[in-house]
Amino acid sequence: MAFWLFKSEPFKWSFAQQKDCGAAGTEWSGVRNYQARNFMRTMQIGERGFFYHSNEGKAVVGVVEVCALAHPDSTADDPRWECVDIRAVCDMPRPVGLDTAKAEPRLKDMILVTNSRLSVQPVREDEFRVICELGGLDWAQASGT
DNA sequence: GCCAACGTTGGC
DNA sequence: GCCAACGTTGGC
Repeated sequence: MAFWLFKSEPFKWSFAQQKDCGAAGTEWSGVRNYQARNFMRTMQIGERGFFYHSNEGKAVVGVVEVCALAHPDSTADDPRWECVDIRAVCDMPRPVGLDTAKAEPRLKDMILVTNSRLSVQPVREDEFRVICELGGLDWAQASGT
């Protein structure tokens, strides 16, 4: 079971909007970066990820779950662009800001901290646990295990 | 609003 | 296949 992080600028697509889509979820469309696409191709149904607000907010605000495997992105002209579908699982009780993550020694290798440009990224389980701890989110609820 | 980091494109 | 030019992302 792998863990992920999905970035979005909240004024383009926020976690509140994601939650409004309910259990059906939505396409994580619009990714035009090969690295990010390749990560989405490896995602499995039921895998969990963080929802991160970039630019405004700069914080992990919730947990999402992959609910459809990678398929062609309906918003792309070019079929090489694919995406998964995700649905909201729960809020982060206390959003974990980028500044907090940067200040946490256990997160010094986290891609969020080391590469600000990658919009879909893998998160190690230990990093996922630390973020949940900082955000006051129960591990069982976050991981679904 | 600026700019650094990163990716992509296209000329050679 | 190299690299300069350009575009985009996202932190500050």
